Amino acid sequence: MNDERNWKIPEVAVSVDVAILTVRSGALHILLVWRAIEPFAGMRALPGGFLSSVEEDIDVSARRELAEETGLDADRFHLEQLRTYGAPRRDPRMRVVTVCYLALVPNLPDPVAGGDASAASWVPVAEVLEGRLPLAFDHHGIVLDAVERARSKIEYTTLATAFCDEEFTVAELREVYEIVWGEIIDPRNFHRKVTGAKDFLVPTGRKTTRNGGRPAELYRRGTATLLHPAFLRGHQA
Amino acid sequence: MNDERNWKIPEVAVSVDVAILTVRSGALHILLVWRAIEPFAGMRALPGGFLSSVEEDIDVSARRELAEETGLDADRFHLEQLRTYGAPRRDPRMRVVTVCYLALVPNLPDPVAGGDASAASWVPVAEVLEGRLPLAFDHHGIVLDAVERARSKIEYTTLATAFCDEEFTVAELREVYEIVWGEIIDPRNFHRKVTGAKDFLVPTGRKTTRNGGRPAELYRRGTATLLHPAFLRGHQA
DNA sequence: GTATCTTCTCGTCAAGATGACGATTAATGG
DNA sequence: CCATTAATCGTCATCTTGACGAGAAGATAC
Repeated sequence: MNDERNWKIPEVAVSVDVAILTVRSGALHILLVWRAIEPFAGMRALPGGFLSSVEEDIDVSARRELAEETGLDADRFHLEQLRTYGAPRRDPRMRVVTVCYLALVPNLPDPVAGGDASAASWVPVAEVLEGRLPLAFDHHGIVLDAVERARSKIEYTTLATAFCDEEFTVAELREVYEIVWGEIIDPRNFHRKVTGAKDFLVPTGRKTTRNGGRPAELYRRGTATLLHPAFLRGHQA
Repeated sequence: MNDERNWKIPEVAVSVDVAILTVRSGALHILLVWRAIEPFAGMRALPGGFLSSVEEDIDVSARRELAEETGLDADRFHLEQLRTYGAPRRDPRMRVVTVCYLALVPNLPDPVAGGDASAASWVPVAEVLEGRLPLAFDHHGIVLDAVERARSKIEYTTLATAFCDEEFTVAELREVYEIVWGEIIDPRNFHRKVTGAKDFLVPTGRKTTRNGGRPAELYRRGTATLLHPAFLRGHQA
């Protein structure tokens, strides 16, 4: 209720942060930057920044941030809005409302050099989740939300393939699920499930032995985006 | 990349809008206000407004908006963040980033008189979805998102009860599903499913005949928030 | 070359969930 | 008292799941 006489529309700073998740070295990782300046200088934080201009679209801003940090053509990567965080004192300098995004990317060639002044590196999310690595601002809570979103999203969508390369085996996809969920999955039931799901996987006809053992069929993503029926993790009781 | 010399952090207006959904008269309804002022004066829009001050928390702002519009103690109602909309020209006056929330409320006593200058009223969402009722700004798309969120959310959570009164029958809950999904559901299978789901419904021991026929057991919400297993609508193929 | 190890893939079986639908129960209105 | 209505219970075939056996097809060791 803006009934005061000389009330003016409050203007605040809007930033965009991106939680970029990947699977590498057998663990879920997140891309974090080192903060070069105050506040929280020297601490790690999510990559992000203020809108570059008052004209910039927030989705464009997020995509730009993702491209800068991965150093790659970010159009191929999955990017979705996660949530907006706007508690009054989350930034000590001024009121900042931050729109956060979640990106799921495959194991990229190398830990990329930060496009920004400060360096970026992949960090196992366990470091953050278990509180061993404090983050700037309210980024700790954001990472929690991001990981939980990723965990639940691969239950009912085909997004787990976003963590895989172009071509992958059923076992590699299963490893993604195991790592993201932190659960072991029966290889035979998993194989039956994913190969049975319509339009989830497209066989290439080629095989690979890169994981040892009997040669495995190589697949690429199908056109399906939703999994029917869903693939539920061990009950969240 | 803010490498310009005299670059300043852009500040923009932040607003909070709320899509308040309810089930009444056999249809899903949304609370809309009439805009009294330009832009879009005379058109209908989602209730909402700018942050009341540069200090106000966005969640608090949404809760306040909900309370004003429903005229009731809004603490009992389900309120969750939906998404943030920040396209550059979504408001012709200036750059406005709006954080939208979704509220699910029971059939309230009466179409409430708007707390604000303009009047509020319940409108069948079909009017909006089918394009018969144009809305201000990008609110049409927001309503689409809100309805889809509600539809999918009652699949795997117990939130359908948020549309019911304190005490309700299985048939009343089934009607909620039927109306929100726009599908008819077998009463016998539905009954088996919801009464079998652990901690979903708590029997009160009392019965009612308000829907005619054989007296139905009255239930209230249980403590469960997630439905296991989920209750899926007819395949979204 | 053969044994062994590894991993992939196919199969089986019991338990649980689902969808279709018959039948009974307990109210109400003539 | 009978027809109507809606709530509840039960049955059955089908599908999905989880647990696990077993064979297939490669690499490696000897």
